[in-house]
Amino acid sequence: MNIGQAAKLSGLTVKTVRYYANIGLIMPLQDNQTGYRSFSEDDVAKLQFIGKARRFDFSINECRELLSLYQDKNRPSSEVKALTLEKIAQIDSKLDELTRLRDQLSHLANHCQGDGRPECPILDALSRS
Amino acid sequence: MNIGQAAKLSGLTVKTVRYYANIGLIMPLQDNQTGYRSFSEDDVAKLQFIGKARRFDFSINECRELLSLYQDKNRPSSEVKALTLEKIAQIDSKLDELTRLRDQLSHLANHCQGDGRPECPILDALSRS
DNA sequence: GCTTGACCTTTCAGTTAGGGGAGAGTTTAA
DNA sequence: TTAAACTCTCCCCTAACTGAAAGGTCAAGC
Repeated sequence: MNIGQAAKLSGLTVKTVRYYANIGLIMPLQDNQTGYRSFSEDDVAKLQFIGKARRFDFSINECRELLSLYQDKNRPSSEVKALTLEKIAQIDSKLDELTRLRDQLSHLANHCQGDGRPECPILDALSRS
Repeated sequence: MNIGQAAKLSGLTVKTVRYYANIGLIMPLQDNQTGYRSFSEDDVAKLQFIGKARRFDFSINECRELLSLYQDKNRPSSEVKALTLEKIAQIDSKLDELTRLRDQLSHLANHCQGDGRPECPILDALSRS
């Protein structure tokens, strides 16, 4: 099938599919005459796999690793689990950071009158050395 | 003072300060002869202000807004508060998203043996249509 | 057989917020 | 005087695409 069909079936945009093909994440056949790419059912399955992994916040390179594990029928599940636990740790770290940020901003906003007067503890905090 | 001194006093890198000057976030004097930028105490104060706002996750454009409010001695604090509340809402939204992601990945990891065998519910979940 | 429109191709540029480094000019201290 | 340290501009690089431009391909309809 052509790229439009593959994109539709995988829920990705044509642009994204082309990008994945360009960086070698998938390798559809390509007609020498027309340049048209030709996608198999298997290519579509990989695209769907990548789409889900991306929604789970895995990077393109992590997707590449997961994809090679996905294709290796003898892979040890420990490798996949390790990647996943690492990703969870990354997310936890980001959650901590954002929570601290949120609390600080919230504290500042709570102390700002938010009226027509110029006094503003938020700007004060930003300008305090 | 020169850019190195301004960078040191503001806790930013020279590259970052130069970037901020290039995009007009700050406007140090510049010697026509040598091209050297000359920073005032006020420029340094602004750099420190921007540095803090960036650490609070405000984007460069949000910093630009905050900076113009910071310089406007008649600004209503309501404007600053609105920007801050909007930023808090953005962070909350990101927190929700990451928390959902974390829970889903955690659920998958909990059900994966993580041993030498190839069976892996994580990959199964990624490849299920 | 021709045209139209949908689809496909490559390539370039832009996005965020700078980082790295080259090559050249400037300043300062020994 | 010279060497080190500092500064300048310019260009490429990052992640993961998106948009636009300019052109080739294909199927349907007349």
